[in-house]
Parts: sequence; C-alpha cells; structure tokens
Amino acid sequence: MNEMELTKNFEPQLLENKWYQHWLDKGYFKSVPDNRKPYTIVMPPPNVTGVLHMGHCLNNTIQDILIRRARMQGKNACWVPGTDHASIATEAKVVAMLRERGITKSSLSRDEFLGYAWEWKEKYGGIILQQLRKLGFSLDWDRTSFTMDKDYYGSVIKVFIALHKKGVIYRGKRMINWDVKALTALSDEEVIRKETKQKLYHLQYLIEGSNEKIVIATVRPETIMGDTAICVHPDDERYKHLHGKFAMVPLINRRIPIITDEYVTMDFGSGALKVTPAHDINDNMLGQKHGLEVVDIFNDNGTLNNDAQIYIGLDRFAARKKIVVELEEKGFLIKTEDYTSEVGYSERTDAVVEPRLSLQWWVSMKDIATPALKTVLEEEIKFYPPKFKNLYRHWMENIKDWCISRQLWWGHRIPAWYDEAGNVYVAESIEALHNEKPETKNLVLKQDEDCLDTWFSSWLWPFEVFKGYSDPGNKEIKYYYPTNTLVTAPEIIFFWVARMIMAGFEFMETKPFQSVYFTGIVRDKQGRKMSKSLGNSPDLLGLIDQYGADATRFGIMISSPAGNDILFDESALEQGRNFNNKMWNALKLVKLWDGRQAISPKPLANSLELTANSFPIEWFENRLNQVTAEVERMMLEFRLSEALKTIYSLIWDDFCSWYLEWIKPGFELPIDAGVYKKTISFFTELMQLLHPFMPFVTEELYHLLDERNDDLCIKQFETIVAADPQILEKAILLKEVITGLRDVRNKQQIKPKETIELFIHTSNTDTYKSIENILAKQVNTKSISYSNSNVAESFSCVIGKDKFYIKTEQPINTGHQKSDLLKELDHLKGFLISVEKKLGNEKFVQNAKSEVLAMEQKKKEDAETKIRIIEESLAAL
RNA sequence: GGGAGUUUAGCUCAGUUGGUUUAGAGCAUCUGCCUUACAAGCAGAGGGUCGGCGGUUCGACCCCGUCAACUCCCACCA
Repeated sequence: MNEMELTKNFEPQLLENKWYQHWLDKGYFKSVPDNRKPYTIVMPPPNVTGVLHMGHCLNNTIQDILIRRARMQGKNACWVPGTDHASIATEAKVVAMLRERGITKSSLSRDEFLGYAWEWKEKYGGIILQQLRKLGFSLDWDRTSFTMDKDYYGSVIKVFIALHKKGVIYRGKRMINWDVKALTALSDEEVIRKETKQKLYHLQYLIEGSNEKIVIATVRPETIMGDTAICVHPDDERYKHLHGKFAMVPLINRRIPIITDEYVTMDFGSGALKVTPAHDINDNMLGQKHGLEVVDIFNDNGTLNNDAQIYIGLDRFAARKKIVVELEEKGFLIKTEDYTSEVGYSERTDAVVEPRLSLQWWVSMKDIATPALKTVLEEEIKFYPPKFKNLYRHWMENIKDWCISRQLWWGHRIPAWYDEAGNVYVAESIEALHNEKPETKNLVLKQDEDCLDTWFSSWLWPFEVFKGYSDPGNKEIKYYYPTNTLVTAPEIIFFWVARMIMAGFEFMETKPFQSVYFTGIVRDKQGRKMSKSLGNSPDLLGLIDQYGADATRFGIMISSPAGNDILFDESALEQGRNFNNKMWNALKLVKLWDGRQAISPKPLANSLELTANSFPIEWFENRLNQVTAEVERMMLEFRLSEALKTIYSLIWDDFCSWYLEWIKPGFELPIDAGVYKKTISFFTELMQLLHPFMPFVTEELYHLLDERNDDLCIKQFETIVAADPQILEKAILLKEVITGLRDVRNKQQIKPKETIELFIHTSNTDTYKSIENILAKQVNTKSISYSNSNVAESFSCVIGKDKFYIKTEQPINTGHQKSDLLKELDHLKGFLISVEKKLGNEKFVQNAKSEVLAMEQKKKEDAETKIRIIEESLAAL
C-alpha cells in the first residue's frame, strides 16, 4: 500500500457499510450450538413502533462490546435480536394512522383492524432493526424474533392456560387504573405519578333532619354524585354527635350515611371524608369494609353517565368546572385552596388515569415471586451495580397482583370463552375446549374481547427466543439457556427484569440470566431525561453520519460508567472522532516506514542483550501485557467505560506519544526491520484490544497494517502474559526525566530547535546509558555526559533522585530556577515533617504492617535525599 | 410518609476490602510550537483544605454519627 493513497483524515462513512456487509457475508455473527462454551445475550426487544434513540445506542453498544469480546475469546457468542409487539403503543399508532385515512377503529371489525395493524407492522416494524445495523451490532439476524410470531404467540397462550390451571391466573372485579383515552385497563407500572397543581374544594353537605352542615374537602367535586357515605374518625369529638346520621349530597340530594373509620386523618381538611367507592381506591376499600353502595358515574371515555344524574355526557374535567360554579352559586362551596398532590397519568396516552372498578384478569404474584427474590438476594443472579438489589427486594417483598388484561385488539387474545349464562372456559382454542369438554359444543360461546399485557409475552423472551416453552428440551434451549448477561435500563426493572426472572423459574425451572447490567439513563446537558415530548433527543442517525459509528459508540461509552446516568454531550463524540484520526495518522506514519526498512543487526525478540534500541520494544511489550490484564479485570466487573479509557490512553499516550516517538528514525532514515515488524504487531494487538468498542476503524486498520487472510472481528485473543515490573519502572523514570527536562526547556524559553548539553549526576549511570539515545532525541541534546560535581554556567534541576545540568547558548534565568526550587523545597519539607511525625509516633510503629513501615522509612530517606540535592543547587546559584 | 443514591479541579466523572511519596482522567483554560503521522495536532503548565461539623483509628476521600443540598424509586392522606 502506497502512503499516497491514504487520506488526510479518517473517513468512516464508506468503510462502515463495507465492513458490516463483509462480516455478514462471512457469517461471523451466526451461532449454532457446538462444542465451545456459549455466551448468550438476548437483546431487550425494542417496540416495533420504535425509532433508534440514545437509549438503544447505549444499551446495544454495551451488548455488542460484551458479545464481540466473548467471540474473540473463543466463546460461541450468540446475540438474539427481535422486537416487541408493544400492544398499547402500536395500537395507538395504528389508530392514528387510520384516523388520517378517515377510518375510525369502531367502524372496523376486529379482523379488519388487525389486518391494518399487521400491514403497519410489516411496513414500519423493521425500521429500528435496520437502524441498529448502522452501529455495527453483531447480532445473529437469522434469529430475529417477534413477540407475536406464531410459535411465540402459542407459547403465550399456553402459559396463560398453565397458570390458570394452577390457579395463579384468576378473574376478578377490582379497582384498576383506567386509561380513558386508550379505553383500557393499565397495570400499576404503566401509571406515571406526577405532582399536579390542583384545587382543594371545601364543600358542605346538609345533615338530614337539621340545619347543621358537615364540611368535606375534595379535589374531585365532579365525583360527589358517586358519593355513598361520609366518613369521620370515630374519636373525632367534632363529629361524635353525627355518628349514624345521614347527610344529603349537594345538587342531587342523595341520602348517604355518616360512618366512622380510623382510616380518616383527623387533621387533614375538615377531618370528614366523602366516600366514592366507584372512583377511588381507598374509598373502595372503605366501601367494601362498610358494605356501601357503589355508584359508578363515568362512561369508559371519562364522560358522565346517567347515574351521575346531571351533566350527563360531559367530560369529567369540563363537568368539574361547571359543578364548581353551580356549587358556589348554591352555597355549597365554602372555600377553595391551592393544593398539590400526585395524580396518575397513563404512560402511553398521558391521560389522567381513572381509578375504576372493573372485571379483569390477574396474575397472583406472591408465590411466583418467592424464588425470583431469593435468587437475586443470594446473588445467583448478580446485579451491576449492586444498588439495584435493594430496589428489587423492596418491590418483590411488597408485590401486588398483576392486571394482565387490556381492552385492546393488537396483542395476544385472551384464551377464554363465555357462554350465555356467563360461565368462563379457558382453553387453547375453541376446538381444544370442545375436545376437553364435549358438553360445550352445544353452547353459544363468545371469546373474550381483550388481549394480554405486552409484558405478559416479553417475560418469556430469554427462553422463548430459543423455543424453550413451545419445544421444551430442544437442543438450542439446552445449549444457550440460561443466558449470560442482560443489559437493560433500570426503568424496566419491575416491568420486565423481575418478571423474566419469575418466568424463568416458573417455566424453565431456572434463572434466565447470570447477571444483569443496568445502564444509566441518557440525559441532556441540563440533566433532563431524553424524551420525545421534550424534543431533546439528538438525531442519532445524523450524528452517525457526521462522526461515524465508531466515534458515536466511543462517545456514548466513554461517558457512561455502569449504573450512572449519562449526560450526553456531543464533545464526547468529537473526542471519538479525533481518536479515529489519531489512529489513522499513526497508521500513516507506520506505513511511511514500510519499504524503508533496514536489516536488523541482531534479532530483537527474546534477545537477552538489551541494546538501547530494543528498550522501546521491550517496554511496550510489557506495557501491553499489563494493560491487557487490566482491561480483562475491568471487563469482568462490567467497568466498560474505564476499560475503554484505559485502552484509549494506551493507544494515544503510550503508543503514539511515547513508543512511536522513541522508535521514530531520523529524517528520511530507514527503520530497523525488526523494529518495524514488532511495531506492526503491537499496532495489531492494540486494534484487537479496541475492536469490541470500535469495530470498524480497527478492522480497517488491521487490514491496512499488513496483508491478512483473516479478519480482526473473529481473531482470538492470546493468553495474557504477566508484565515485568522493572521494565515498566524504568520507562516511568525515563518519561519523568523527559517531561522534567522539557519543562525546563519551556520555562527557560529554549527554542525547540536549539540543542542542549546535558550532564547527569546520578548513582545509576547504567540505567541512563541504556536509554541515552531516546533521551537525546526526546529533549534534543547535542551531548549527554555524566558528572558528579557542579557544572559551571549551567541550569540545574532535580528529577527523582538525580540531578541534571543543562548548558545552552541562551542566558540563564536564575530567578525562575530559584523560585521553582524553593517551591519544591517547601513542598518536600512539609512532606518530610508529615512522614517524620508518623514515624515518631510509637503507636504507628507498633501497629502498622511492616511493609507500610518500610515504605514510610523509604519515603523519609527519599525526601531527605531530594532536599539535600535541592539545597545544594540553591547554594550553587 | 418510607427507602435508595449522589456531593472530589470551571464542567463530567474515576479513586477496587483505611497506609505506593499531602488525590487522578477527559473536556475546558493558560504558555510555547505549522518539529520529517496528526493544528480534529505536538510539548509543557496552572487549578482541588475530597459538601459542613463531630467521632472511630497510629493513620480517613474511603468507616460511623449528624447537618445541608440535589436526584431517583415506592406509598392510599381526601
């Protein structure tokens, strides 16, 4: 390859498509069971309605890093993609799409509607999966699953039946959260509670048979028509004389009893509570306890019904306004105050959720939660970061039954049939029912209109993508399950993570995954969560176009320590792009030397004789070993962003800034062939280490570095070799000396091109001799010599325990030198005092470990030596 | 109301069972450089009494208590 062909900067766009297609063509991402150890991740299925956003990018980049690394470590890596049918979200999209075409859902039959829905799904449902390819994700696309695939659908139904048979699923009339916009029940988890400014209205109800009035406080005056009691605390002296009496509901004059219950807080409002069992969870509980009548005054869509008697057909909030006016006119409203409380909103439609009494299907959770709680507490499933364990435990210990029926068509239809007498029959299909119970053949049966909560299908995801329930004991489920790591957002720990663990134990008799990595939530610079409604999500595809996929992956990973929220800042992507460029330019430098190689005078590898030339190689080899081991440790603890930082610094600082500069031959001089070869091999190893994080640029450079007959993507890591600490220490000294001398040059304003004469006063001449040529090049000396006495007319400085004299043409600014030395002396003396104090402390000497003691002793001696050298320098000035 | 978390350089964060020279990185800032890969760069530098107070310890960024600020989760105060 001719260096002229290499562009000035790295240009990712074309390469990315090229390499992704190449990887696919080679089938690198495909997995079939074999003799290797499996490493399995099931991707959290995005909604079919979804488009790529930051959350997906973060989430899936993490998974891709884990999967790619596992693949390169010789494991059979299997990453399963798929989508979730997202019942309520998709149905809302389809309804909106139909509305644009002038079609209402109610004008369609169920089958017609589902026809449109499938059409929509086929057209838009794959968009997000296509977008994921842009980021280079190494998913096994042949395994793409969908929660409404035929077999998957069948399994969901079978699971329902199995749980129903066990009595875990039941039908019950309970208070549910009703979404008046989507016209469906919601689970508690789908309700978002938000602080909402409201008014607290104080209303007076007339006591029957007297002129006395009782005052209650409410934020929902429109529900007074559903009142069936007033409740006071039994000990409340103010109301004792009213016990057992009746009050009249304003405007409609219904006679309701005054009851007592300790539930009532005496010092809130007036201490009297209106009880509306149909429209409030607590009131309902009170109603049940006291046998109160239930008057439901709302229609499904949140308008008032006939039982409300007044304002029939009006929306609840419109009715509230009018009722307040009327109550005021008629003297029932005595006070209004501002009041803030939490109001529930539908996660999907943002409508204010209406508590409502309704007949729904439920999953009894207590029993199935038990093993799922235990497995996390005992860390058979490990959470990263561990703080989520507590959250999980708290929820699981207080778990409530799960409402799983939704009044929607898009989803898994509940396999229950009703006869005309209202009896319920649960079976896989009408045919199955007839077979099981032949007597049902003569009945007129109607299937339940509702479908199941989306999460009732996605809780089967980790095993059903391998057909673990529909085809139990098959080869794939045995091989891939339990999966290794689940990577997901903490927001869905209850929706999904907890339920998957329950399903794992319930249906597969074992956990679904070994560990769960909770990512942070992506926020904007102001710390706000990224959301569609705020419009603060950046255009991810635009960013990929602008910076490249690798830079995007880099940017998002470098700023996301496990479990911490990440503040998205485009400058991180810039850093990623610059990193690409840095590596690209390093490649250009190395390629410049290709064809300009000189034969190595002696073999470098395994050479026992350390020549000055071989030190950079010796060092980098060890440094590489050291970092490789560090990265491995970090990866095992899921400290991905730290691992990336470490590799970044290894490449940028150690390789580019130090190593390449050290081996760089003089202007237009040839490079030692052995050094060249080693450099290519280091570069290759660096690319391999980085590859899981930034797959495209590394693959490209891998191929540009040398002729290859394989791809980096599947190149196996070598076993980790221990690093030699002595060589590493020597390099640290060398770097320190170079930096220190450059600092002197800078401060003395010695021009970069001007050479200096360097004299070293050291007890360790051999060490310096072996790295002399590097030192000479790096600080631009014309000579290096060793001297144990002061060098006249020179500038001196102390680095480590050695003293350096610099002679230059320039006049020396001793003022600078003096103040620097004094500053350092000050610091050292302070330090020495603290160390001496420690060593003078008898208790320290008695209690501290011997290593610690020895170290303190050494600190003291070192400090004393340095102080002596500096004082000498000062005296010589 | 209950629970959890956070507080370290101007900003974003590391700091792995309390002792490796009185704290590290990236970004930003300052100084000098178009030096034979890279100005999207190179070489250097400055910047922190680790939120406040108290305690345990020979020794605390790290453990305990307390106060303050912020964040999140859960919960039925109308």
